[in-house]
Amino acid sequence: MTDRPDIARIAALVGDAARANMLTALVAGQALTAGELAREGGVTAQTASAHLAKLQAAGLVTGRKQGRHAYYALGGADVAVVIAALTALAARTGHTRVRTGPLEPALRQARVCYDHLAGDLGVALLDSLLARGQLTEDGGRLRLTPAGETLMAAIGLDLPALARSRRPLCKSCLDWSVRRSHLAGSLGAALLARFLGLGWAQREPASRTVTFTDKGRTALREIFGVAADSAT
Amino acid sequence: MTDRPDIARIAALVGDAARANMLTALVAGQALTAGELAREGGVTAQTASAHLAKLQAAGLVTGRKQGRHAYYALGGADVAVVIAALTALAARTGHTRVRTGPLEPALRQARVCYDHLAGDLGVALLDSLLARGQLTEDGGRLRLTPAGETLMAAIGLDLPALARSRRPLCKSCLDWSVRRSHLAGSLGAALLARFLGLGWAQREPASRTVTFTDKGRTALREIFGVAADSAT
DNA sequence: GCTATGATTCGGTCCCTGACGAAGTATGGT
DNA sequence: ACCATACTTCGTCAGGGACCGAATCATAGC
Repeated sequence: MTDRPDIARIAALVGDAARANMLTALVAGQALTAGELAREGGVTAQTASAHLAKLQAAGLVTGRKQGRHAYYALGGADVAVVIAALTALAARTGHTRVRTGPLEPALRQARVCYDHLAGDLGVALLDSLLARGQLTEDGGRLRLTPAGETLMAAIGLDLPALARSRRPLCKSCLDWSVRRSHLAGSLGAALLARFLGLGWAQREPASRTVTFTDKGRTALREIFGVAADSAT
Repeated sequence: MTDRPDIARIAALVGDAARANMLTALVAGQALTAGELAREGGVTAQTASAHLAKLQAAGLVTGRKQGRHAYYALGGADVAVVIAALTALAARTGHTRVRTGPLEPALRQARVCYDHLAGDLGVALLDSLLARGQLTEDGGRLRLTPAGETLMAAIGLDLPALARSRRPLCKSCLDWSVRRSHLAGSLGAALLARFLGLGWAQREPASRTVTFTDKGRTALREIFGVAADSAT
């Protein structure tokens, strides 16, 4: 429906083993002849010729004829960028076995749910806020008590700014792993942002996992009364 | 020959139109349900399920089931890098009928890209950081200057904590609407989180649109020298 | 001219993969 | 307990693309 750049067409070109081998051989920058590229790709000269014609038509390689040789080179630096990015991704997914998320303990303990903290820690945090009377459940709706407001202000949250948001301040969000609620809403988002900003926690680059630092663990325990190291 | 990273296998996965559309839809960072992805890919639910199973097996996406919905998200930042590189290449080689037009103007101005700020504002922010010497481009790689470090510390970012992350601090990310770079990396993510935490901006609940408050606009103008209200 | 070598074109075969229909499974709502 | 919704699995079909054998074209050297 949308006229987006046709990345599938290009990716499909790279998605053939013979062509991919040719392209990786060309990343070095040196122009190679059709015969050499056929050897690199592990195919006969005829099929290599067909492959190179397609690559050239798509602009991935440039060809020039010199004598009875046909030299091919990469079509540009951006092609090399694509190959490099693919190589990096292949290396990561190839070496670290595919571990589907839901059972990974770190992910289960603390992760990002949209923009707030979820997982065992998120559930424990909401529990503690309720148990200490900093948050109350008011007819199925969460509300911050005066005690909770001072607590949030103490750790540097600008509550008036959050209250101005059209988004509800407190919301409970059901956790998919624990089947219990954790804190969402603008307050939940601000809390996670604050945790990250204070260096108490950091997001893992590849996943939604949130790992807490030692400083963060002690802070959670002392300020919120949440034990961050216990499993389950 | 098989000892090398198998880039062809991954590229072949991206090389299908339906899968490519799904992946580009996921680059925004928000997890989508299998049904939504089926619509994005222009295929029925069954085929989409098969596609998603393959993508998950390869580590390109991660899936989690919540209730009767199956949410899928991008498998990692490196996947987004591959898609971005392919998009840029497709744009250059002219294999595109790119229309930046029909985007919602608010979405075009500021939106979330993975976990950092994109759109016109994101591009303007990176431009300003570079122009003011707070960020330098060091051989294609972005680096924070001492002036930039004091600036970031001034608005409350914990740079040592960010530096401890395995994720690169500064990275440029190609904007798919504007076709220019904005700031990514852990610094880009921290900046967006800080903007949200300070009440300078807020995420729209349903989309990836980011709306800046009046306070945020003046702050952007005074601190970063970015005019937040001008269109282009 | 002739020949050897490299590159391309043509024709045909075969396998792989994506597509959907239909049925099965799981969850939520009433 | 019932039905609706969302997703997945199974079976099958059709299209596309990669592959090679053989022939053709182009160039360099004699």
